[in-house]
Amino acid sequence: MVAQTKNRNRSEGRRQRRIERRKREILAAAARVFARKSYANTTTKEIADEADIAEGTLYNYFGGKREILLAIANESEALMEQVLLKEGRLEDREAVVRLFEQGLSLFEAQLPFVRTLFIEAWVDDDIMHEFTAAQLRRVHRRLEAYITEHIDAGVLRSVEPALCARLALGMFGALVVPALRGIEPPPAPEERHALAEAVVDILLDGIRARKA
Amino acid sequence: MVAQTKNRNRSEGRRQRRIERRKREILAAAARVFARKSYANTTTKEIADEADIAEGTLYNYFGGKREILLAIANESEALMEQVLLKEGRLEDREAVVRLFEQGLSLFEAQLPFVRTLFIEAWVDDDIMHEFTAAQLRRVHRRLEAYITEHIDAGVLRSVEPALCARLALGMFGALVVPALRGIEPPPAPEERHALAEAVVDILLDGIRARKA
Amino acid sequence: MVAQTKNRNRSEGRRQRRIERRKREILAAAARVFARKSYANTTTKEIADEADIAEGTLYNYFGGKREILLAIANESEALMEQVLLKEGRLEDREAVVRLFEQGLSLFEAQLPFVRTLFIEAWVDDDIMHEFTAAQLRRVHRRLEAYITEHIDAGVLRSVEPALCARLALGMFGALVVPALRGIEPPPAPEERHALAEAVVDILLDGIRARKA
Amino acid sequence: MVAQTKNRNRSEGRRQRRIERRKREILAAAARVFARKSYANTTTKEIADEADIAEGTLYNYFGGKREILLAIANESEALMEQVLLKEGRLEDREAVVRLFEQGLSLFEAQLPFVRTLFIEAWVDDDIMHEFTAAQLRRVHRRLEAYITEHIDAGVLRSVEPALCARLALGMFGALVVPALRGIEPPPAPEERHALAEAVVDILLDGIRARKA
DNA sequence: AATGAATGAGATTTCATTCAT
DNA sequence: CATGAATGAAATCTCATTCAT
Repeated sequence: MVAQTKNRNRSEGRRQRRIERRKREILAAAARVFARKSYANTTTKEIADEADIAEGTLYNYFGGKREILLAIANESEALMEQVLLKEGRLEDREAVVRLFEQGLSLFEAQLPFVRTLFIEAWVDDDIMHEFTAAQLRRVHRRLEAYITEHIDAGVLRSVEPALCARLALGMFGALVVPALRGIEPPPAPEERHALAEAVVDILLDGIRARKA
Repeated sequence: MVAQTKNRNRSEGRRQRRIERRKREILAAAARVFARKSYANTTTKEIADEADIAEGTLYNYFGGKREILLAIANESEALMEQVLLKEGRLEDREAVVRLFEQGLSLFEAQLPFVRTLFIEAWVDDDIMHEFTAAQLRRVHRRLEAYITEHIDAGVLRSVEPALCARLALGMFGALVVPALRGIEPPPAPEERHALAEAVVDILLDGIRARKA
Repeated sequence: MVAQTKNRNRSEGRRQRRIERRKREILAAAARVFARKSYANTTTKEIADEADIAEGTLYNYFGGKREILLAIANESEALMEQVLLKEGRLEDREAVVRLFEQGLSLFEAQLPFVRTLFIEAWVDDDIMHEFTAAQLRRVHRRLEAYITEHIDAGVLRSVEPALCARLALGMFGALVVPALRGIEPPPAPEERHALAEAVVDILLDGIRARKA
Repeated sequence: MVAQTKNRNRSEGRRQRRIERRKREILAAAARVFARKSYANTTTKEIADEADIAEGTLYNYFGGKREILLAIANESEALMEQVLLKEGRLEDREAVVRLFEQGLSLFEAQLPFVRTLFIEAWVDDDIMHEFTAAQLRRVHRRLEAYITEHIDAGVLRSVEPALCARLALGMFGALVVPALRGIEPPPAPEERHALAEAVVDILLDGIRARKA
């Protein structure tokens, strides 16, 4: 009996892992297609073809097309989570640079997922409010906190922190949007650090020449 | 005979104008719906209802749903055109501020058109390449020219002009995206100038405090 | 203006009537197919073919397959209503005979509708509770009232009125079920009166008090 | 060799019995689900779950969903058979009462089987003609014979035997249909005898000849 | 021109059956 | 034998477009 139970548990575990693996395969395939054609313009047939399974098989793993989209959104959220956790509170300039850099690297690594999330956020209120907006707010809040603290410390001049945080996000957006849209390759890994440095430089110091 | 021809011409002109007017009504109605629900999620019935005409009537003015979208894209392009023509080459800081300001005012005045254009640009390659990207490139080129000139003149420090132009666009985007997405009202007219000033300030001088 | 409004009203009325007529055609067609094959075994394609229209056209008139079924149920209910209204309270033996007879004639005239209703009542709880059961209860109540009154008057012997009413319904069922099921033609019009008489005879003589 | 054959036979018998037992379990499970949801609205998954086996296992015991239904019909037929055999020819009033009573008890004992058979008989011509109609005809014939004989003997007045038999079946139906439909519990065992007596009383007194 | 009913291609989803493990 | 994932045929429903009035 003990042995049987063990076997059962073991094979049950294997089964769970197989199902999880398959779900991830389908999600990745769906994200690739959604990233190319958007959710609304993608058929379940196309998802199935990309995942190299029959159309009906999708429904053994997900309740429907929309559920696949939401699973992708959850996945993306989890990925962003990691970036934010890694950096914690923004202590100094280098931390801001690292946040930028890791953001860039996340976008490259998970392009289809992130791209799907952003495309749909334009159109789908659930995605926007439950996922994208929440993520953006979290980054925004950290940037704002950083700016406020450093104004108080006299390191930064007296600007509106909320506006600055928003502009910083806009600058980051400027770097990734063309890649998200698929009209430019994402910044190469070896460029990422220099890029992040340059952006933070401009944010902090502007582009005006200094008098000697 | 001459009189008849004149009459013919006159009524012919009236007819043309009536058709033009009607087309514009339909476009405006369609843009409102597309801005709310995106092209793919909008039915021709909804467009017809918003324009207060029958579904079939749409096809007397446009070849089909897609053609309506392309006409909206053309319209948006013409609107942006005006902004760019008004400002011409960017001579000095004030010109940049005015460009920002007029951009903000265009976005507010033509929200449904611009919003439609941006939503679809994420998904529709024709829209992206023929319209949105072209517009962005034109603004980008002017900003880049401005920066290059002022670096050469020693007014700006030696930064990468293309990157800066892109970041400037990103900052502008940061201001309008929430309104485009419909989660924030667009900046109020009386705020626009101060906002443009603040952004150009930060772009030029950064946010770091200066030593006395 | 007045003339236009009148025209509008007139053509609007025509339109409404055309829509009503078409809805009824579709309902009749659907009832015929449902009566043959049951709701669950009937495809929307089959309904459309029977009504000689395209599949999509169904959806211009009804929200979906289920809505068609419910419309049939409503229709049947209205038909039964008429029978019950015509007879009112059961005063005497002849009234009971007439109720039976009119019931038989309704079943023949509206066979597909009634048959659909009865078939689905076996399986569909909404149909059962909202329509069929309600109708049956109404007939049951009248029969019960009749029996109770006549027991009190000493004309019938002291039986359980609820049981008798139920048995009366069962006897009626015995007459129509084979026709409902489609394995026998419904009783011919000229037989109906004699049949009703015979059944009421058996029922009443069975429960009538005997002379000492 | 002989021993082996014997062993073979013995284990072969065990195997056969195991298969038979399993088949019956599956049939009972299927009948329960069919009785709740009807054949067409039941999935093979639901049958398998109710029988606590995997979906594929069904196909080791039955050729398919339809074959399960037909097996249930056969089973029901066999059950009715027993009732009819037990009573044999209807000799007297008590025999009729016993037939009613045993019918009621069969319906209660085998509700899912009988209910499935009756639901499907409305819709499925095979079931109707091969099973249900055949059973009903057999009961009908016995009742008719009983009536004819007793008319000839002067015990019953001169009614149409076929009609009376049909009405008797209808009265029986009135007692069991609500339970078959699942909207009333079946008559309690201790009520069954009184119920059968009451019904036969009403039936017989109705058609019994009067003393002059 | 304007109308809106009719159309049918195509999308999503369900589920009986098969088959590799 | 038992399992349950994979399959794909078939069902329901949507909607851009056409066309008779």
